[in-house]
Amino acid sequence: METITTNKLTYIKDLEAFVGQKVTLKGWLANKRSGKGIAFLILRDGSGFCQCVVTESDVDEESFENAKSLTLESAFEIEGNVVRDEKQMGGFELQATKLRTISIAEEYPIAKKEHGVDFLMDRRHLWLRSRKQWALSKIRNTVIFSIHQFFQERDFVQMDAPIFTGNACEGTTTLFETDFFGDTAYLSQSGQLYGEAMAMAQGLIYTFGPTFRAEKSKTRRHLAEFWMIEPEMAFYDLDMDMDMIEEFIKYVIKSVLDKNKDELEILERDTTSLQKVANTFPRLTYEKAVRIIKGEEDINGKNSITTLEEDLKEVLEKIETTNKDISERETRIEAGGMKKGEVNFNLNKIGKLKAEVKEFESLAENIPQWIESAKNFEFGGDFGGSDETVLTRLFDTPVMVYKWPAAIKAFYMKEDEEDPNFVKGVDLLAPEGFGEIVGGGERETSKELLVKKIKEHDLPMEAFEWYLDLRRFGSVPHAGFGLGLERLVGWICNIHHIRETIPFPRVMGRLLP
RNA sequence: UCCUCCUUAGCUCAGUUGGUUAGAGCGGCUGACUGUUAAUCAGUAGGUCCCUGGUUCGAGUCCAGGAGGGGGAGCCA
Repeated sequence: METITTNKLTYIKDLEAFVGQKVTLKGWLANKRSGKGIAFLILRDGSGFCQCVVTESDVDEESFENAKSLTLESAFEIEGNVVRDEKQMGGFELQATKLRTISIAEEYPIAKKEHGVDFLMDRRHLWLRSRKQWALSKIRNTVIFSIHQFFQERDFVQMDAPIFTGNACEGTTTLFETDFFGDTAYLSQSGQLYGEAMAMAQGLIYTFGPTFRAEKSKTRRHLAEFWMIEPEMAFYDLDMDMDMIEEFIKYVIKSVLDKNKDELEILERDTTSLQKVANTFPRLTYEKAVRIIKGEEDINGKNSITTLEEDLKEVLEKIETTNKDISERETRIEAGGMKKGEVNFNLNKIGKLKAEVKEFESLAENIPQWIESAKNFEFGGDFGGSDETVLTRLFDTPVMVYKWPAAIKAFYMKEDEEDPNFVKGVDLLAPEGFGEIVGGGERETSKELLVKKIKEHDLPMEAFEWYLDLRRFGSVPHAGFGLGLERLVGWICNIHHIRETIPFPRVMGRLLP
């Protein structure tokens, strides 16, 4: 097959520099519309999307035949002139002069239509090509890059914790078991303890690696395999740790706002809430947070319980108006006299509205339960998903909750000087119902206290001898935290299902693709 | 492990108190159309109603059991 000879490949993202010039693009057909003597091809090349116009009178016969025969996701190369067109996403269009087919795709399973999640997850390897998934991947990349940038600018050393570990280190969660030359090894649930060892060598370190949890969780915020970033800082206390968390989150969000305007637009992300991250994050003690959740204390003039009750009323109203809208459209279709296109439009709209009603209805069912659970929250317990929502609903920035009951936190958290029932841990809760994205705190420095807590938690002492060495040899105050990459990306992109934030999610029942 | 919802065409779904030959839109294919933005318009093909058993003159619809999936609880990033 004849190809277009070219010395240099141009990418869609760079088209601005080529306005008025002839370029060659290579990519895949994302969508096609055609009329007599004209075809509109939406080309995607990985760097972006671009409409290419192939007009019969402007190209050779073979090129036009090629354009007509392209199926969805066929690969081709196209030569043409770059023109500015404000109507296009990205602002440019290619007016083709030549088109050569690279490969013709079989019938593509992902249609220009809504699909169910299971169908899409079975075809995740193809779904990644779709516009939203493409935008998500670009933003995930920005997040990863700016995380490295943030720590590298501050002279942190990236060091890696092992993935195979010999003990179920924190003893709290279910881990994946695997055979390690005859010994039982577990897949790491956290690089935390190793991070501390590395911080005692380098001062400031961070790990960036995969983490595994074997809990049989089937919720939209859990993965069995996810990526975690865990900085650890020698000579840092809890306050310095919280300062670092806040500065870090602000930095990453700003990078995305600066670099990914188009991608956020594709995702229809309202960025005003992201911009509010520039404000100071409230820092609440666990005790105060509990009072707020239970509605015993107002915050910013808002009460948790009455706010939820208002939310419920609003949701019920939305259900009513949406249902009314649906029946009005149905009546108009039944009345007849409507053009077919208009009927289709209304049928599709009705489908969407019905899905919305279902969402609202499950909310309407959940909110009363949230209210009950918030009212009856028992001091000393951990926050459930709904409690986090109830609390963060009252703020428009992420919220830090610190000074947690010792009983519900890991053994290595530093005991509070004022009250040994509490530890100097901190959680960062993202707004808009995204929940906990960071967990961290100051670490216990006293060897004696650690020994006591390891016993209390019923953990095997011999597995922690090396860890206790860190207290035997030059113990210093230190702190750190763990950030869940996928949860952060989910919040930034306003994607409520975490499985879309990682290329190939591993959740219960999903090993392929 | 528990609670809850779902399974009908390639996809998204409708299918009334159980009743003849199971429907729509999208996608596919054929054709029309010179600027489309999920293009539009006409035509056309496409079904193991998740599986097993039961009730019934008759089951996509009712009952029992099973399988698969969604959402949530617990646990957490």
